[in-house]
Amino acid sequence: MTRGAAHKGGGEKAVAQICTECVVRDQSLCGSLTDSELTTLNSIGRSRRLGRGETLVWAGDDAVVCANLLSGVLKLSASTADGREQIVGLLYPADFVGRPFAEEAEHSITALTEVELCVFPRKGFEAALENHVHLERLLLRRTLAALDEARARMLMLGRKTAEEKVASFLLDMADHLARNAPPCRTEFELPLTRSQIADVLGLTIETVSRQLTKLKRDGLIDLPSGRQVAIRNRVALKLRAEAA
Amino acid sequence: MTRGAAHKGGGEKAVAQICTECVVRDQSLCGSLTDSELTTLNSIGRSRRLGRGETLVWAGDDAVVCANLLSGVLKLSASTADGREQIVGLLYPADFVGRPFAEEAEHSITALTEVELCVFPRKGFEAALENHVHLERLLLRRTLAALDEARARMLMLGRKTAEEKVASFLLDMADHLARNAPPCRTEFELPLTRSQIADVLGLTIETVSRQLTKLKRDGLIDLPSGRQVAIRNRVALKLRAEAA
DNA sequence: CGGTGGCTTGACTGGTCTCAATAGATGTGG
DNA sequence: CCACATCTATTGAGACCAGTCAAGCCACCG
Repeated sequence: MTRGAAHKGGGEKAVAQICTECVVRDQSLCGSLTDSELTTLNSIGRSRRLGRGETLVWAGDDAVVCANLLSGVLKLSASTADGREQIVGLLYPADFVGRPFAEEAEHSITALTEVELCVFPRKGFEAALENHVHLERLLLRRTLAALDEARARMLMLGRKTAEEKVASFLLDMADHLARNAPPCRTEFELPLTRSQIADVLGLTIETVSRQLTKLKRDGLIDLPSGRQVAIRNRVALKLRAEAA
Repeated sequence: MTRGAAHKGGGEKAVAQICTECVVRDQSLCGSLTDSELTTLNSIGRSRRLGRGETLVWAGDDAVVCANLLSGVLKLSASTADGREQIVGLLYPADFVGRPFAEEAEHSITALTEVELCVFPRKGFEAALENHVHLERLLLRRTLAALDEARARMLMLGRKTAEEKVASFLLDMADHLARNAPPCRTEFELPLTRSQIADVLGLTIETVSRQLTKLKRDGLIDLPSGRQVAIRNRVALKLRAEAA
């Protein structure tokens, strides 16, 4: 590595030619870039790690960075003035992180697990967008998809019952985690605490807990230990998730 | 008008050079296009009207069109399998309508008032996006903004009480309608029925009605007649809307 | 007129929240 | 190893907010 060597305390290091060994390169924004485009990003990107619970951006702060998520799970959250929190999005490996063209961050971005990121200064990333049509095009596709997802979540928040919310949450989570795990895993470890699940679903921690034990009592899932979940009857679980 | 003349029953007509007299040209996507870009859109755009209650696109249908909204208000809605509905977005004049790059529509698009649109075939619009970087750039900005708004609405749906929901809805509505009306109007006509307001807020029609009469009883608003609303005490109303 | 659709209001139900106690899990230090 | 603190999760009892069901009002219209 020619310009390698970590030079900031916070676990940053030059990405350099590292893209070639990037785990999520094919699925991430970078996936279909030309060499010249990749070089641009390459030169401004830095790898960074966050521990569970660490926050990359606080809502209201200057939005300084964008990033690609390499591994781990991030939450995007908003809060009311009196402290009620709502998780407005979950980000998984290969997802794009951040909000180009906004001076101020609307949401906090926090690590739910150990996380690896490929971070770009926002201004630099915006410049790359301007200069590389292809990159902009890909980001537009992703943003449109994220918008669809956000709206699907609005239907869930506004119209689903607690049981439906918890059931669909489990199915969602299984899908996302299965993507990077051995195929067809129906057993996985939740990256969220009960309280965070509650913040995703617009419920309280107690209601989440009760719905989970109910699903377990009914034999649809198993809860071997705190964070472990095993889906026993996917079809029935889908039925309880209702909705489209 | 050289190629003017309506030629489809459904209220469509050639847009032709009409852009020059477009009411929302400055605020819409078209606002900062070059002449050449405008000409491209111009040649594929057609003006179209919808009556209150008419639906432009049904969820699940092929997504055939995109459009700019010239006047009126549209709702974007999603439904559960058993018919519960959630309005996931409201569109106002100058807003962009539709979902490029998706074969199938995720949401229904329905007119809440009389509506005028400048409609483009989706494929043609996508081609214009590919050929005109500038247009793509503007759409990206708008989509990012729409995503922020969707997420703000998630906080509302998941964490606000009925009173907070109704209060913030009224403030939102006042802002949007004031934009195109005489300055500082605190009195306006709701483009939505109670039942539609309920669908926006994730409530029932009865709860919306009760919250409205409560706000009236407390002197924060007035309800001269069904759809008319007058904000009497904006500050107090903002307090009830809580949240950030 | 009676019918229809939108809106309000009341009485009641019930799902979710609140408050509180208990049980596990994890880690620290003696 | 155990005692202890801390954090997370479960469970129960009761309260309350919002939903459900039902009746009635009003404006509009054939």
